[in-house]
Amino acid sequence: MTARPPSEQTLELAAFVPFRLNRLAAGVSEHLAVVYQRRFGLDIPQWRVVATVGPQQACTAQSIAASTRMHKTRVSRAIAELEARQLVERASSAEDRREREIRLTKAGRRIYGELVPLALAREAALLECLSPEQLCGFLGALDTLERYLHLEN
Amino acid sequence: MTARPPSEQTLELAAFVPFRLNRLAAGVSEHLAVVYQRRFGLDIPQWRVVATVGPQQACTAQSIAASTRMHKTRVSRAIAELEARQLVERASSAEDRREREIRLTKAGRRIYGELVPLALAREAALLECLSPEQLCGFLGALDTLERYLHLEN
DNA sequence: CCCATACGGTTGCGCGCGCAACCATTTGTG
DNA sequence: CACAAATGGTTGCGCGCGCAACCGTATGGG
Repeated sequence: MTARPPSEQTLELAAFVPFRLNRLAAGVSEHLAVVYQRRFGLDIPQWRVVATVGPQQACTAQSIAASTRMHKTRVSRAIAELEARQLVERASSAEDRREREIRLTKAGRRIYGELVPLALAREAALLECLSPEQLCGFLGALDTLERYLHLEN
Repeated sequence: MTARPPSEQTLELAAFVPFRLNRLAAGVSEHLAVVYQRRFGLDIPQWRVVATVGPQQACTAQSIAASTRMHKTRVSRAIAELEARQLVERASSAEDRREREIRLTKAGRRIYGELVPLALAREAALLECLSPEQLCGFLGALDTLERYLHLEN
Protein backbone atom coordinates (compact mmCIF):
# COMPACT_ATOMS: atom_id res chain seq x y z
CA MET A 1 0.00 0.00 0.00
CA THR A 2 2.94 2.35 -0.42
CA ALA A 3 2.22 5.27 -2.70
CA ARG A 4 5.31 4.74 -4.85
CA PRO A 5 6.91 1.60 -6.19
CA PRO A 6 10.36 0.89 -4.71
CA SER A 7 12.08 1.59 -8.00
CA GLU A 8 11.35 5.29 -7.56
CA GLN A 9 13.37 5.42 -4.37
CA THR A 10 16.80 6.82 -4.92
CA LEU A 11 19.99 6.95 -2.88
CA GLU A 12 22.45 9.77 -2.71
CA LEU A 13 25.76 8.17 -1.75
CA ALA A 14 27.03 11.43 -0.25
CA ALA A 15 24.13 11.37 2.21
CA PHE A 16 24.33 7.66 3.00
CA VAL A 17 25.67 7.20 6.50
CA PRO A 18 27.61 3.95 5.95
CA PHE A 19 29.47 5.53 3.05
CA ARG A 20 30.10 8.74 4.98
CA LEU A 21 31.45 6.75 7.91
CA ASN A 22 33.89 4.87 5.70
CA ARG A 23 35.07 8.09 4.11
CA LEU A 24 35.36 9.86 7.45
CA ALA A 25 37.30 7.01 9.03
CA ALA A 26 39.72 7.01 6.09
CA GLY A 27 40.08 10.77 6.31
CA VAL A 28 40.75 10.70 10.04
CA SER A 29 43.28 7.89 9.59
CA GLU A 30 45.08 9.89 6.95
CA HIS A 31 44.95 12.96 9.15
CA LEU A 32 46.57 10.94 11.90
CA ALA A 33 49.06 9.11 9.71
CA VAL A 34 51.54 11.97 9.81
CA VAL A 35 52.30 11.31 13.46
CA TYR A 36 52.96 7.59 13.31
CA GLN A 37 53.87 7.02 9.69
CA ARG A 38 55.84 9.95 8.40
CA ARG A 39 57.50 10.55 11.74
CA PHE A 40 58.13 7.08 13.17
CA GLY A 41 57.75 4.80 10.16
CA LEU A 42 54.94 2.78 11.71
CA ASP A 43 51.91 1.62 9.78
CA ILE A 44 48.47 1.27 11.34
CA PRO A 45 48.77 -2.31 12.60
CA GLN A 46 52.17 -1.59 14.14
CA TRP A 47 50.91 1.59 15.77
CA ARG A 48 47.95 -0.29 17.21
CA VAL A 49 50.18 -2.97 18.65
CA VAL A 50 52.45 -0.38 20.25
CA ALA A 51 49.45 1.51 21.60
CA THR A 52 48.00 -1.69 23.05
CA VAL A 53 51.19 -3.00 24.63
CA GLY A 54 52.22 0.44 25.82
CA PRO A 55 50.13 0.85 28.95
CA GLN A 56 50.56 -2.77 29.99
CA GLN A 57 53.54 -4.60 31.27
CA ALA A 58 53.20 -7.53 28.90
CA CYS A 59 50.53 -9.11 26.76
CA THR A 60 49.97 -11.85 24.20
CA ALA A 61 49.34 -11.65 20.48
CA GLN A 62 45.78 -12.76 20.77
CA SER A 63 44.89 -10.35 23.53
CA ILE A 64 46.10 -7.65 21.14
CA ALA A 65 44.02 -9.17 18.36
CA ALA A 66 40.96 -9.20 20.59
CA SER A 67 41.23 -5.63 21.80
CA THR A 68 42.16 -4.15 18.43
CA ARG A 69 39.77 -6.42 16.48
CA MET A 70 42.56 -7.11 14.01
CA HIS A 71 43.01 -10.52 12.40
CA LYS A 72 45.59 -12.62 14.22
CA THR A 73 47.80 -12.87 11.14
CA ARG A 74 47.87 -9.11 10.85
CA VAL A 75 48.88 -8.88 14.50
CA SER A 76 51.51 -11.57 14.05
CA ARG A 77 53.15 -9.78 11.16
CA ALA A 78 53.00 -6.40 12.84
CA ILE A 79 54.73 -7.85 15.90
CA ALA A 80 57.36 -9.56 13.76
CA GLU A 81 58.15 -6.27 12.07
CA LEU A 82 58.31 -4.42 15.38
CA GLU A 83 60.61 -7.07 16.78
CA ALA A 84 62.88 -6.76 13.74
CA ARG A 85 63.09 -3.05 14.45
CA GLN A 86 63.76 -3.81 18.10
CA LEU A 87 60.74 -1.91 19.36
CA VAL A 88 59.22 -4.96 21.07
CA GLU A 89 60.64 -8.21 22.37
CA ARG A 90 59.07 -11.62 22.75
CA ALA A 91 59.64 -14.28 25.35
CA SER A 92 57.95 -17.65 25.70
CA SER A 93 55.57 -17.65 28.62
CA ALA A 94 56.61 -19.88 31.48
CA GLU A 95 53.17 -21.17 32.36
CA ASP A 96 52.01 -21.79 28.80
CA ARG A 97 54.81 -22.29 26.33
CA ARG A 98 52.53 -21.73 23.36
CA GLU A 99 52.17 -18.11 24.33
CA ARG A 100 54.77 -15.46 23.76
CA GLU A 101 54.81 -12.48 26.08
CA ILE A 102 55.24 -9.22 24.26
CA ARG A 103 56.88 -6.18 25.83
CA LEU A 104 58.07 -2.83 24.61
CA THR A 105 61.82 -2.43 24.55
CA LYS A 106 63.42 0.71 25.84
CA ALA A 107 63.33 2.14 22.30
CA GLY A 108 59.70 1.10 21.99
CA ARG A 109 58.79 2.87 25.20
CA ARG A 110 60.57 5.98 24.01
CA ILE A 111 58.55 6.02 20.80
CA TYR A 112 55.38 5.34 22.75
CA GLY A 113 56.14 8.23 25.04
CA GLU A 114 56.63 10.55 22.11
CA LEU A 115 53.77 9.24 20.04
CA VAL A 116 50.92 9.21 22.54
CA PRO A 117 50.83 12.94 23.30
CA LEU A 118 50.97 13.73 19.59
CA ALA A 119 48.15 11.32 18.80
CA LEU A 120 46.00 12.63 21.65
CA ALA A 121 46.63 16.22 20.57
CA ARG A 122 45.61 15.35 17.04
CA GLU A 123 42.42 13.72 18.31
CA ALA A 124 41.69 16.73 20.50
CA ALA A 125 42.17 19.13 17.58
CA LEU A 126 39.71 17.09 15.60
CA LEU A 127 37.05 17.09 18.30
CA GLU A 128 37.54 20.75 19.09
CA CYS A 129 35.83 21.75 15.88
CA LEU A 130 32.59 20.24 17.17
CA SER A 131 30.07 22.15 19.25
CA PRO A 132 29.51 20.77 22.77
CA GLU A 133 26.13 19.31 21.76
CA GLN A 134 27.62 17.75 18.63
CA LEU A 135 30.49 16.28 20.61
CA CYS A 136 28.16 14.87 23.24
CA GLY A 137 25.75 13.40 20.70
CA PHE A 138 28.61 12.10 18.59
CA LEU A 139 30.34 10.25 21.42
CA GLY A 140 27.01 8.94 22.67
CA ALA A 141 26.14 7.72 19.20
CA LEU A 142 29.52 5.99 18.98
CA ASP A 143 28.77 4.14 22.21
CA THR A 144 25.28 3.17 21.14
CA LEU A 145 26.29 2.00 17.68
CA GLU A 146 29.21 0.01 19.04
CA ARG A 147 26.88 -1.80 21.40
CA TYR A 148 24.32 -2.31 18.65
CA LEU A 149 26.93 -3.90 16.40
CA HIS A 150 28.67 -5.71 19.27
CA LEU A 151 31.98 -3.99 18.71
CA GLU A 152 32.80 -3.16 22.33
CA ASN A 153 36.27 -4.57 22.95
CA MET B 1 55.76 23.75 32.96
CA THR B 2 53.48 20.73 32.81
CA ALA B 3 53.22 18.83 36.04
CA ARG B 4 53.92 15.44 34.45
CA PRO B 5 56.40 14.40 31.82
CA PRO B 6 54.77 13.32 28.54
CA SER B 7 55.83 9.73 29.06
CA GLU B 8 53.24 9.37 31.79
CA GLN B 9 50.41 10.07 29.38
CA THR B 10 48.68 6.93 28.26
CA LEU B 11 46.27 6.04 25.52
CA GLU B 12 43.42 3.59 25.70
CA LEU B 13 42.85 2.44 22.13
CA ALA B 14 39.23 1.56 22.88
CA ALA B 15 38.59 5.19 23.83
CA PHE B 16 40.56 6.69 20.95
CA VAL B 17 38.16 8.23 18.46
CA PRO B 18 40.14 7.54 15.26
CA PHE B 19 40.35 3.88 16.17
CA ARG B 20 36.69 3.73 17.14
CA LEU B 21 35.71 5.33 13.85
CA ASN B 22 37.67 2.78 11.85
CA ARG B 23 36.14 -0.06 13.80
CA LEU B 24 32.64 1.39 13.53
CA ALA B 25 32.95 1.96 9.78
CA ALA B 26 34.11 -1.62 9.31
CA GLY B 27 31.26 -2.89 11.46
CA VAL B 28 28.66 -0.87 9.58
CA SER B 29 30.08 -2.05 6.25
CA GLU B 30 29.87 -5.63 7.38
CA HIS B 31 26.35 -5.04 8.67
CA LEU B 32 25.43 -3.72 5.23
CA ALA B 33 27.32 -6.32 3.22
CA VAL B 34 24.52 -8.83 3.47
CA VAL B 35 22.33 -6.77 1.17
CA TYR B 36 24.77 -6.16 -1.67
CA GLN B 37 27.24 -8.99 -1.27
CA ARG B 38 25.43 -12.10 -0.16
CA ARG B 39 22.31 -11.25 -2.09
CA PHE B 40 23.57 -9.65 -5.30
CA GLY B 41 27.23 -10.67 -5.46
CA LEU B 42 28.49 -7.09 -5.53
CA ASP B 43 31.53 -5.91 -3.60
CA ILE B 44 31.83 -2.42 -2.15
CA PRO B 45 33.38 -0.69 -5.18
CA GLN B 46 30.79 -2.24 -7.50
CA TRP B 47 27.94 -1.29 -5.20
CA ARG B 48 29.23 2.27 -5.04
CA VAL B 49 29.42 2.50 -8.80
CA VAL B 50 25.88 1.20 -9.18
CA ALA B 51 24.64 3.56 -6.49
CA THR B 52 26.33 6.51 -8.18
CA VAL B 53 25.19 5.76 -11.72
CA GLY B 54 21.72 4.76 -10.59
CA PRO B 55 20.04 8.12 -10.11
CA GLN B 56 21.73 9.61 -13.17
CA GLN B 57 21.18 8.98 -16.80
CA ALA B 58 24.86 8.57 -17.63
CA CYS B 59 28.21 9.49 -16.12
CA THR B 60 31.93 9.03 -16.59
CA ALA B 61 34.44 6.98 -14.65
CA GLN B 62 36.13 9.97 -13.17
CA SER B 63 32.93 11.64 -12.04
CA ILE B 64 32.28 8.39 -10.16
CA ALA B 65 35.80 8.47 -8.76
CA ALA B 66 35.32 12.07 -7.62
CA SER B 67 31.99 11.56 -5.89
CA THR B 68 32.90 8.25 -4.26
CA ARG B 69 36.48 9.31 -3.48
CA MET B 70 37.71 5.99 -4.82
CA HIS B 71 40.96 5.69 -6.74
CA LYS B 72 40.40 5.74 -10.49
CA THR B 73 41.89 2.29 -10.96
CA ARG B 74 39.48 0.89 -8.42
CA VAL B 75 36.60 2.50 -10.29
CA SER B 76 37.91 1.24 -13.62
CA ARG B 77 38.06 -2.35 -12.41
CA ALA B 78 34.68 -2.18 -10.73
CA ILE B 79 33.12 -0.92 -13.96
CA ALA B 80 34.86 -3.60 -16.01
CA GLU B 81 33.47 -6.27 -13.72
CA LEU B 82 29.97 -4.79 -13.83
CA GLU B 83 30.15 -4.64 -17.62
CA ALA B 84 31.21 -8.28 -17.77
CA ARG B 85 28.14 -9.11 -15.71
CA GLN B 86 26.05 -6.92 -18.01
CA LEU B 87 24.87 -4.62 -15.26
CA VAL B 88 26.32 -1.51 -16.90
CA GLU B 89 27.26 -0.64 -20.47
CA ARG B 90 29.85 1.75 -21.82
CA ALA B 91 29.80 3.89 -24.95
CA SER B 92 32.43 6.30 -26.18
CA SER B 93 31.25 9.86 -25.71
CA ALA B 94 30.60 11.71 -28.94
CA GLU B 95 31.99 15.06 -27.87
CA ASP B 96 35.12 13.71 -26.18
CA ARG B 97 36.17 10.32 -27.42
CA ARG B 98 38.47 9.74 -24.46
CA GLU B 99 35.47 9.54 -22.20
CA ARG B 100 33.18 6.56 -21.93
CA GLU B 101 29.59 7.13 -20.86
CA ILE B 102 28.43 4.64 -18.32
CA ARG B 103 24.79 3.61 -17.99
CA LEU B 104 22.92 0.96 -16.09
CA THR B 105 21.48 -1.78 -18.26
CA LYS B 106 17.95 -3.02 -17.68
CA ALA B 107 19.32 -5.72 -15.40
CA GLY B 108 21.39 -3.10 -13.60
CA ARG B 109 18.36 -0.90 -13.04
CA ARG B 110 16.44 -3.88 -11.69
CA ILE B 111 19.15 -4.61 -9.15
CA TYR B 112 19.37 -0.93 -8.27
CA GLY B 113 15.62 -0.84 -7.70
CA GLU B 114 15.80 -3.82 -5.38
CA LEU B 115 18.97 -2.80 -3.63
CA VAL B 116 18.26 0.81 -2.72
CA PRO B 117 15.23 0.21 -0.48
CA LEU B 118 17.07 -2.57 1.34
CA ALA B 119 20.14 -0.39 1.89
CA LEU B 120 18.06 2.54 3.09
CA ALA B 121 16.10 0.30 5.43
CA ARG B 122 19.34 -1.04 6.86
CA GLU B 123 20.65 2.46 7.38
CA ALA B 124 17.38 3.49 9.03
CA ALA B 125 17.49 0.49 11.37
CA LEU B 126 20.97 1.51 12.39
CA LEU B 127 20.05 5.11 13.12
CA GLU B 128 16.86 4.16 14.92
CA CYS B 129 18.82 2.89 17.88
CA LEU B 130 20.05 6.44 18.55
CA SER B 131 18.20 8.93 20.70
CA PRO B 132 17.03 12.08 18.88
CA GLU B 133 19.80 14.15 20.48
CA GLN B 134 22.40 11.54 19.62
CA LEU B 135 21.19 11.35 16.05
CA CYS B 136 21.20 15.12 15.67
CA GLY B 137 24.65 15.53 17.21
CA PHE B 138 25.99 12.59 15.25
CA LEU B 139 24.84 13.86 11.87
CA GLY B 140 25.97 17.38 12.71
CA ALA B 141 29.37 16.07 13.76
CA LEU B 142 29.62 14.14 10.49
CA ASP B 143 29.00 17.36 8.56
CA THR B 144 31.47 19.34 10.62
CA LEU B 145 34.23 16.76 10.47
CA GLU B 146 33.78 16.27 6.73
CA ARG B 147 34.20 19.98 6.20
CA TYR B 148 37.16 20.09 8.56
CA LEU B 149 38.90 17.30 6.64
CA HIS B 150 37.71 18.57 3.24
CA LEU B 151 35.85 15.39 2.41
CA GLU B 152 32.62 16.93 1.08
CA ASN B 153 32.00 15.33 -2.30
C1' DC C 1 48.82 -42.88 30.30
C1' DC C 2 47.50 -42.08 25.56
C1' DC C 3 45.41 -40.02 22.09
C1' DA C 4 41.99 -36.82 20.16
C1' DT C 5 40.88 -32.23 20.38
C1' DA C 6 41.59 -27.44 21.22
C1' DC C 7 44.42 -23.52 21.25
C1' DG C 8 48.44 -19.79 20.44
C1' DG C 9 50.91 -18.45 16.82
C1' DT C 10 53.14 -18.56 12.02
C1' DT C 11 53.26 -19.14 7.03
C1' DG C 12 51.99 -20.23 1.87
C1' DC C 13 48.79 -18.59 -1.27
C1' DG C 14 45.44 -15.79 -3.87
C1' DC C 15 43.21 -11.46 -4.26
C1' DG C 16 42.30 -6.52 -4.31
C1' DC C 17 44.37 -2.23 -3.94
C1' DG C 18 47.41 1.94 -5.13
C1' DC C 19 51.41 3.53 -7.71
C1' DA C 20 53.45 4.49 -11.84
C1' DA C 21 53.67 3.90 -16.57
C1' DC C 22 51.17 3.70 -20.53
C1' DC C 23 47.72 4.56 -24.74
C1' DA C 24 44.47 7.46 -27.00
C1' DT C 25 42.54 11.83 -27.48
C1' DT C 26 42.07 16.71 -26.62
C1' DT C 27 43.67 21.34 -25.63
C1' DG C 28 46.71 25.09 -25.53
C1' DT C 29 50.61 27.76 -27.47
C1' DG C 30 53.87 29.53 -30.63
C1' DC D 1 49.14 24.01 -38.19
C1' DA D 2 52.32 21.39 -35.45
C1' DC D 3 53.83 19.85 -31.37
C1' DA D 4 53.99 19.84 -26.29
C1' DA D 5 51.32 19.28 -22.34
C1' DA D 6 47.18 17.79 -20.09
C1' DT D 7 43.34 14.59 -19.50
C1' DG D 8 40.22 10.11 -19.44
C1' DG D 9 40.99 5.65 -18.81
C1' DT D 10 43.50 0.99 -18.56
C1' DT D 11 47.16 -2.15 -17.12
C1' DG D 12 51.69 -4.34 -15.08
C1' DC D 13 53.64 -4.69 -10.73
C1' DG D 14 54.49 -4.98 -5.73
C1' DC D 15 52.46 -5.07 -1.27
C1' DG D 16 49.41 -6.03 2.59
C1' DC D 17 45.55 -8.57 3.91
C1' DG D 18 42.51 -12.73 5.11
C1' DC D 19 41.84 -17.67 4.50
C1' DA D 20 43.23 -22.06 5.33
C1' DA D 21 46.67 -25.17 6.51
C1' DC D 22 50.21 -25.98 9.48
C1' DC D 23 53.55 -26.57 13.87
C1' DG D 24 54.11 -26.98 18.66
C1' DT D 25 51.98 -27.14 23.15
C1' DA D 26 48.22 -27.92 26.45
C1' DT D 27 44.10 -30.30 28.06
C1' DG D 28 40.43 -33.51 28.81
C1' DG D 29 38.18 -38.08 28.35
C1' DG D 30 38.46 -43.01 28.00
